[in-house]
Amino acid sequence: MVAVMRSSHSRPVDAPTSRTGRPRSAEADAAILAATRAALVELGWPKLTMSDVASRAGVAKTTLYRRWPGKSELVVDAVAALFDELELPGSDSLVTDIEDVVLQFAALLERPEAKTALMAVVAEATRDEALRQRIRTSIVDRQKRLVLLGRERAQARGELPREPDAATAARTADLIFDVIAGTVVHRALVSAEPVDRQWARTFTALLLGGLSAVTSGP
Amino acid sequence: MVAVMRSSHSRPVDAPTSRTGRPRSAEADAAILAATRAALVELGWPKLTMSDVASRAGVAKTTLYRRWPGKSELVVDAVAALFDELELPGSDSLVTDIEDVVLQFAALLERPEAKTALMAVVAEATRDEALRQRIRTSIVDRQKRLVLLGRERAQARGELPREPDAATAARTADLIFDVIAGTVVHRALVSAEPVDRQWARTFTALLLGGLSAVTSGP
Amino acid sequence: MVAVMRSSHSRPVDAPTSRTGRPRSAEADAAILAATRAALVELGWPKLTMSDVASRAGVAKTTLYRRWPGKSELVVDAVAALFDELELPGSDSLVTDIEDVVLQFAALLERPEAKTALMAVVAEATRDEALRQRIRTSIVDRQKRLVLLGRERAQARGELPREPDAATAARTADLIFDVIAGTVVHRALVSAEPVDRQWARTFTALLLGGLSAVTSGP
Amino acid sequence: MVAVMRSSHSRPVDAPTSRTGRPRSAEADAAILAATRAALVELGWPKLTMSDVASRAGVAKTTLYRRWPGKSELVVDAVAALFDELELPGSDSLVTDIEDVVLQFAALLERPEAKTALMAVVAEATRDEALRQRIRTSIVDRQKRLVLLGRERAQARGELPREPDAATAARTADLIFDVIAGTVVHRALVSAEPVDRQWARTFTALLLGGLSAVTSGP
DNA sequence: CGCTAACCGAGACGGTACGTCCCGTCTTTTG
DNA sequence: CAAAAGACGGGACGTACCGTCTCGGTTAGCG
Repeated sequence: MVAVMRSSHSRPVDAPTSRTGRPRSAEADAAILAATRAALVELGWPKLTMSDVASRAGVAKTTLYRRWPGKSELVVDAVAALFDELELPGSDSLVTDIEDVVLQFAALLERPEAKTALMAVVAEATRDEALRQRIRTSIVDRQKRLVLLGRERAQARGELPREPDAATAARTADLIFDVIAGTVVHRALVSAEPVDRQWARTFTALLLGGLSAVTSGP
Repeated sequence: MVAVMRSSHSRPVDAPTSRTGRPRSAEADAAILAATRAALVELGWPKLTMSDVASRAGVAKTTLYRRWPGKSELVVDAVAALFDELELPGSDSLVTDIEDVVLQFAALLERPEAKTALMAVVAEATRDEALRQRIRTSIVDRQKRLVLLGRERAQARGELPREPDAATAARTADLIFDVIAGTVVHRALVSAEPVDRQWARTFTALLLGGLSAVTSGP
Repeated sequence: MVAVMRSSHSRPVDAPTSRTGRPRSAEADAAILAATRAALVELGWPKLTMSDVASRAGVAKTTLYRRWPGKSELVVDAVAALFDELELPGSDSLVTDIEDVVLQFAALLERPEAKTALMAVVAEATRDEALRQRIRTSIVDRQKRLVLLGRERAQARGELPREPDAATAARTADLIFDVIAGTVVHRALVSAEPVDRQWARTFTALLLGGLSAVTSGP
Repeated sequence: MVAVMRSSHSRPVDAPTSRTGRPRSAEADAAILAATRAALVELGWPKLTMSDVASRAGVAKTTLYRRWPGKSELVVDAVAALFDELELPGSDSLVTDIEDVVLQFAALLERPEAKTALMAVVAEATRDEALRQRIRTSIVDRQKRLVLLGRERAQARGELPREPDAATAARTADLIFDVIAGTVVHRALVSAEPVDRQWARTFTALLLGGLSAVTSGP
């Protein structure tokens, strides 16, 4: 939430690295992340190697390790951008908003680089708190905006009641996020069943029905 | 749906192995699976090696490869047993049944061998249909029994209406399973927030509220 | 010279093994040796495996190990027969006899099963006295007959003088054998130059010239 | 005869390795060859393993494979140095020169690292032209200098006639080399009889007697 | 405008695990 | 009771990546 201690391995624009010496190439960063995504598509997470990424990016392996501690962190950064493509369609109904986001998310999970990378880094993160933190910061928390924005609009339209207090509001948003993200991932990657409009409609009905039961009172 | 052709790498009771030659040791199987679970606890998925499992089990590496194609399949079989420990408490209310199962599942996901292994094999499976199938057969589908049994009892108690037809019944059960499993996993492993009785209560309320909205409505 | 102590691993028709139980198949022996030679031709010594020989011979691996201690001994027996094909042509001149034997020997060393096996077992034998003994018994000493017979005939024709005593006769025969066998092997397998009639002629001249120098002088 | 194209697996002073990147450690080379010889003494060829050599040399297995294609080539290089210890004594008689070299060579063949390695690589080479070439380049051809030098000196002393032409000279030198090397190896390693001064004297007499017969007459 | 510090590519390094192959032994059923 | 079949413990193989370490050489900014 505040001043994270930055190691030399954090990426987003470190102001205060050293003032002297040759600066790191900015192009290299972009080339590396693009190479990582390309390698993910072709090879998938388990066969992706640092050497391969380096040679695709036209960069030495040392350059990779100077900037990221390892494969996991590199991949988190490489796929984080993909998730920012998700957006609330801005329809005039909460139902449509949710259905659309669900379908967008499912479409993203169809992309091989997202599918293979997402579960892999989550798996790595089960034993690595720093990585878990990085995933939350770079990917998960950024997408909560969709929940917050959707609720805001729905409340503005009167489709949803306002929350009594901020804590409840946050708790509810987290729950909704876990339900949506968790269910869609499970449907797509574990059950391996299609997430089509029909399914999205039913799931949205369940979610909103449950939501009104929860928010209306015990 | 019926008699699948079994390769030499399938485990559960192959009837028609060869009649001649020295038979495979049944003890070895048990020792290997136990060793795998122990290694998962100590080392976690990424540092677990086939050699290590072999030596823990007092078995040659070749014996492992004779029975499982690789690390992923071995681990699926090793952790599948853990999931069979889940059971419906047999309370007199659907709400309590769900809450209990959610808490049991969350407790299972606290165990390091389950946590590290489950996500890892799902990650591997994103590129390997055979592995995905194995996970569904050995783990996922077996736990659907909890959903089916819980619903059956609730319907017997009149807490839930009967489904109009078998297809709808199956579709709804799948949905509920995806919602419960997906949400709990996401809460526990991605959001990394506690799954306590309070959260379970709220989640159950949402689920049941949504369920009545789905089954009653059009 | 005779009565070699026979272990259970000696082949040539052991009469008095056990009197009871199923007798060892005599056909198996021939099949195994033939399979060994075939495998040597196709694979060469280093890639020849006991399992492969067994399956070629339609025999279980245990049968092999019941009869030979290991690969080296099996191969010695398998190639020994090849060397018995060498024979003195029975010409009317010592020069021709030697040239012919040299060419026959070189032709044998062209055959892949002989070439690859001979040097390999000699190599193994550098650290294994029992094997060295087996090679001498089965292969080397049997071919000394050619030297002895050739000399005998030459002496009968008056081309060579009689030896003054038996010890000298034996020593000279050994020397000649070492010179012929060693030189031809070195030419063929190390220098990898052709052993043709021209070379054989020169070599024979050298040998006979040297021989007269040795036997005539002090 | 001229500039052979060198692969990355050739050892002796590659001039034009790549100019960039970390250079290969020269110490490692020496350590590896020494370790190989030590391992040969202790274990003999068949039990010598690449892993063992690596750990003796304090080097990773990959470093071995980066420099030599396999065990055979490594051993050829490791023992080649031993053969360079042979030298012409510089006596004032051809007879003595030959006898001495024969005894030196036999003494070398007594050393376990030479004995076990030499035959083994020759055996491997029967199926591998590249290896055969390597043996000739690194070992065999280098020792022909002894024959050439010995003859040169003998001719200077008038003990031997000059050859009529270069081709004949080369052919004769090759023959002599095959006879000496082949005979001594056969005596020492196959017949397993001692190469003592007595035997060396007789053999030398035979060789020189034969030589004069060959060079004088047609 | 030349120092100098940090960057860069290349690639060798010590390690470790992989999955395969073969060894020689053992435990079955079949003849 | 031998033979076939084949699983067993063991161990070496050669390969692939890991993350680190030298190299020679480049590229800023500061002095």
